[in-house]
Amino acid sequence: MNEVTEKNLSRIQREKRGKIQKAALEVFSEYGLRSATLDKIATACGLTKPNILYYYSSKDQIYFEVLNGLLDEWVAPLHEISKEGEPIDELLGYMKAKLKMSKQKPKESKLFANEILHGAPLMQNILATSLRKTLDEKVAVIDHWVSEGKLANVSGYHLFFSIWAMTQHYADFDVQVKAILDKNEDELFQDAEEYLTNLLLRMLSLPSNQNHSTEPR
Amino acid sequence: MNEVTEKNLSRIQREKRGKIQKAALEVFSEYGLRSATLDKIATACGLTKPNILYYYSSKDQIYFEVLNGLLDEWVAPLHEISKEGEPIDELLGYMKAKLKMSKQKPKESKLFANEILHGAPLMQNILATSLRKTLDEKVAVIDHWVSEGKLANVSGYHLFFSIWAMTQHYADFDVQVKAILDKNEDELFQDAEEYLTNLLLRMLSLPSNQNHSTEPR
DNA sequence: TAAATTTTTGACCAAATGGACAATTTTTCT
DNA sequence: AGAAAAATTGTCCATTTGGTCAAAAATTTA
Repeated sequence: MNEVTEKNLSRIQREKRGKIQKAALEVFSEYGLRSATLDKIATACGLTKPNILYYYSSKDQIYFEVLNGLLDEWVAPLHEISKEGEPIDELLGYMKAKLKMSKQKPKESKLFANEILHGAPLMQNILATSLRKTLDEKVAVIDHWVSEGKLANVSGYHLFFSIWAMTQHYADFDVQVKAILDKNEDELFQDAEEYLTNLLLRMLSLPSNQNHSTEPR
Repeated sequence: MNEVTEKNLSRIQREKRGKIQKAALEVFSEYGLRSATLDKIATACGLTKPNILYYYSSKDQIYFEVLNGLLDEWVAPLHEISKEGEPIDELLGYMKAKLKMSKQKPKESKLFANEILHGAPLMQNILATSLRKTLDEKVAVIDHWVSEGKLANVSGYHLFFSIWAMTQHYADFDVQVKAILDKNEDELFQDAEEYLTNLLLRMLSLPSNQNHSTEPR
């Protein structure tokens, strides 16, 4: 019975914390840390303000938990890049994974964008250690590919910057994109993927070498 | 003497309003509209809070003025793209102008980024009319170049999105960039320009046509 | 079922903040 | 110089908001 009790309690806790985090993501991504209010989060998840503070000790802590809870998921696609794979396919796959996240998780994207835009007070440390380390490794892989003649000579760091920038643009600045293009979201992301695929192919292919495994146009 | 009087009064007004706007840009770009306080702006420009409200009727109005005051300057490089110029040079020039703005006006870049990131409540209208119209025209120019065989076949809209994204990335997400790269700003932007020049050259050049007027590597 | 524990909430508080305003100081005009 | 206009400021206020707390309600345990 102890198990069941614990389970029930845990379930309630997990349910409520989950609700709160989900609502917090909505509110924080729309307003940013400071402009978001506990009342907005409370309304969004159907709990009262003191009840939220029963589960989390402060607004800042909720923000921190949400951000941290998403971090691993956010960096995950980077780990998928395999030294053993075909270089251009690996990098195209990475771009597509990031673009997919922009389409399916725009709130998360905006949350991170806002955090970094304002100096990343909670993440600077992680950026300079964990992310940097991972990226260094992947850039080393790219350098290796370049030295092996499997990839055009590009700066790995700037390549990643540009992939991040271009894919996240469709989520973070969606208002601007949609103010300019009338397409629906499916069309938009379809076009973006085509465009970015073409861009990377041209950027990464060796001048005299077009043996990459993508469908012809 | 009336002229002189008017001039003096105007000068004071202009000086103070200038000071306020400059300070407001700093504070708003760092904190965003909501998190910025009049006290912070007051401290930043050495005036008292009521004195600021003597020149501007509200915090929102200061924000609006700053944003609007920068708009024309921000879109200006787009107008420089000339139908008569050499296509690739024109577009490389545009990229370089935008990158230069990221280097020299990161605060302005962040201000716009933050505004758009949060739904562009004050600019949506302008985006959907003025900016859209200008961009439509420039995309028409690109389409024209493409149809004339002077440029590789690319989507003009997505080309502009990617130029915006990649150049502004170095300003808006500078914290992240600097957490990953140790280079000083001059080096960083020098490398970025090289990388982006190469990217655009590969992206825009026709397969069998490399007669663009850039120095060889 | 009754005690113990957990969860929920209404009422409240203190700090922060945008803004008002009358009084004072400074500048301009005649 | 003296009046008029413009600029500046100290003081004050109302609202918002993060957070507290004790009491009540619900749930679990024995």
